[in-house]
Amino acid sequence: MRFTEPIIHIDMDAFFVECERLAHPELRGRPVAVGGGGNRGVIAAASYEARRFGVHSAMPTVRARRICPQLVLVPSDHGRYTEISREVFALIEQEVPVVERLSIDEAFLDVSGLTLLHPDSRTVAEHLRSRIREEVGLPSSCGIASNKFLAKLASGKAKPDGVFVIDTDRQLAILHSFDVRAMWGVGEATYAGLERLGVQTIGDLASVGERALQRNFGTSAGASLFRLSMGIDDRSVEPHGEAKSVSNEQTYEADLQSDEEIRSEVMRHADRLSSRLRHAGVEAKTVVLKVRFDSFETITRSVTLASPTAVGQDLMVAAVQLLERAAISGRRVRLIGVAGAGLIPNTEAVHQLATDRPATWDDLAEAVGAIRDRFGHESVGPAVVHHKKENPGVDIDAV
DNA sequence: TCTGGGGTCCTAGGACCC
DNA sequence: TCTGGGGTCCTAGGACCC
Repeated sequence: MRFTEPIIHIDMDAFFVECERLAHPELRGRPVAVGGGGNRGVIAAASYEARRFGVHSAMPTVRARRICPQLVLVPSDHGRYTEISREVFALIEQEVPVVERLSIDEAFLDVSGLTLLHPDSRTVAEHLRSRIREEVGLPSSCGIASNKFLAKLASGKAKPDGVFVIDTDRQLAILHSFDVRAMWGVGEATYAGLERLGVQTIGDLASVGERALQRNFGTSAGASLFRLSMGIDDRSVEPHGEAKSVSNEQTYEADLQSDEEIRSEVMRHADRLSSRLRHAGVEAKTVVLKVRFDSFETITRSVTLASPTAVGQDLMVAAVQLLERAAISGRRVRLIGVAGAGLIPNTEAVHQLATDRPATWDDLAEAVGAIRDRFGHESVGPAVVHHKKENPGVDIDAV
């Protein structure tokens, strides 16, 4: 037996807002938004009460306040949301073996292995939703379909606090009725192009045809748009690997102008990057400097180092050299960012595993424990991934 | 309405090597 | 002296997502 719709997309409703309501129940029922204040802040999440006024994420806070004067604005507490997210995912992973995290508050689930435990995917989704509500205290929604693309589309329809199933035998008709802007991957630029072709619904998109889409959006993107418009998506649900980059950036309340100030901000960001890299147990091979000017023009300059590092001094030297290379003297700067990319596991942590070469599960558990003690929990993942490549024989996931 | 901060993925040109 | 094609890495920018 096999579920006809084995993919679930689960998405927390107004996640940041609901996290705040856990700690502050008096916020329930009111128009609430989490986001940055000041004159350059934007909304990160809006409650459904606030959305009724037109408030939505990415909207400048100044504007949100204007269209909704009674809006309660709460500053973002990302650390807290990350903790709650861990609780939610721990619960999901107790129930479902194949989970692909998409972000702090959503995931794809492949429930095709659960046919002996549940009659259908809807039952799995309802079970998860009620556990999350009862044990964590948060509302969530689920979209269910035959593939990832359709499941994600369905969860948008399910919100808030609901389930929406796209039945496989009617999926093309349902899909073709959706607005093309609901498609994952269709943003502002693509939509502008589609509008020129007279495309409003996904049905319109399909009728444009593959050739014309490829002419307008490139061979690869065009082909992909067409396949999705036909409901075809064969991507599997893949549990994620390690992060590929870490970045720190900041938009300033007022533009920076002096070379001195800009340089010192670049160094501060490089230093913060260093601490985040070390905490994650990784080193960066590439350092990226990002500068946004008052015109909103954004440039990046990057350099690949001779050897990867997480040392603050090294990162600062590299970032300041990039700043000099960018030659931005005299321009007004609204944002500065420093990122590390090409991440590899901390060599010390890896060295420990590689030299220990644990042959049994007990040895391995001991080595992992030692790394956790020395480098913190986050170091274990990268080190284990590396070790896996070196020692394919050991079933490390069982530890 | 002037547009955050954290990410991922794609493209395209050039360097370099075989 | 001129010239091929493929593969990989690096850099810069851009689209997109939450």
